[in-house]
Amino acid sequence: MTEKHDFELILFLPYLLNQAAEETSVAFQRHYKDRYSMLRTEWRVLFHLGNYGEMTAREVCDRSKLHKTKVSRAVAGLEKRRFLTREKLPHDRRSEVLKLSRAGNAAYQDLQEHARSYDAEVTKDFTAEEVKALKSALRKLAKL
Amino acid sequence: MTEKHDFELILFLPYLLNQAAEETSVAFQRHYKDRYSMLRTEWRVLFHLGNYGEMTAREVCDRSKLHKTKVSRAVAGLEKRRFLTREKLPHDRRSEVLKLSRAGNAAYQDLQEHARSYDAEVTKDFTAEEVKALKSALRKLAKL
DNA sequence: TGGTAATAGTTGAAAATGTAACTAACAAGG
DNA sequence: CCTTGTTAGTTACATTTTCAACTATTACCA
Repeated sequence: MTEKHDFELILFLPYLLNQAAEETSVAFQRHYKDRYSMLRTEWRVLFHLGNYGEMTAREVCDRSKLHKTKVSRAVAGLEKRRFLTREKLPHDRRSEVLKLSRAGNAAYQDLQEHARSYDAEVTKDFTAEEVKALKSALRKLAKL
Repeated sequence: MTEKHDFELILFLPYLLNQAAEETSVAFQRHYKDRYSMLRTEWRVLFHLGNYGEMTAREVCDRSKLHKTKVSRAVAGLEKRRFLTREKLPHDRRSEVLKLSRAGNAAYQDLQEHARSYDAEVTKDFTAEEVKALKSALRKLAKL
């Protein structure tokens, strides 16, 4: 196994981002997967609704940058398990407002707390300034 | 749509990492997908072989942290399109060394250059120090 | 030796994703 | 009104991914 060093893979930003995302996401899966048997997309939709309040699927798409079919299926899944309800808008019956149910809110509160402490754990080896700089850079890269 | 601010989703590191990874990966897909009709996993395996030299599938798994079934299928795909060859090891006939073919090396050289310039483009709004700090933090998070 | 465990890699079925085509409702200009 | 275009959301189908079981080979050790 010879080392060539044309361009270190380990210096390629998209690669690094993917590896870091994967590494940090897998451990957190346990929280929403084991306890609520949610998928990643479902958890994301739930978090958006819990974090930003009720909104339509379209708004979830815009905010999360998830594709509408993914959102559609996640919403269907969350609805089936009674984590949210939908309600057609009277003035535009194409779209429906999504609201978390009591159970949905409970799950959100629980997961949100886990997210908070998990975030702290993941960043425990960094200084506050480093974390701030890192997140700021990521927001810029993610165009958020 | 009311704002609650329990814990801003946008401050959750795994979320930020995923968004940034997605945003920067999609644009790069064009290079390997359009020109060589490679999948993401195939491109990764190719890059590992090109970057670090020949190795077995097991080593690719270890380095890339990709699951062995993914690697197995990526290798099969790359082999079918003659980007690499395999050779059983004489002393352990379970494993085989993977080597890039001439075409595989050519593809790697081409993509590696694109990666280099794409990386520069993605980071163009950051200072050299910021990029260095960012990549260092990501390596730490990714446990690389 | 021989028997059990471990490892490299493959395969098949089920789940998830991506793409495109679809339905239903609204909008706007003639 | 009515035609054409747009938007919200769903569905169908093909492609990928995941998970578990499988084969083949090597390692360990009584």
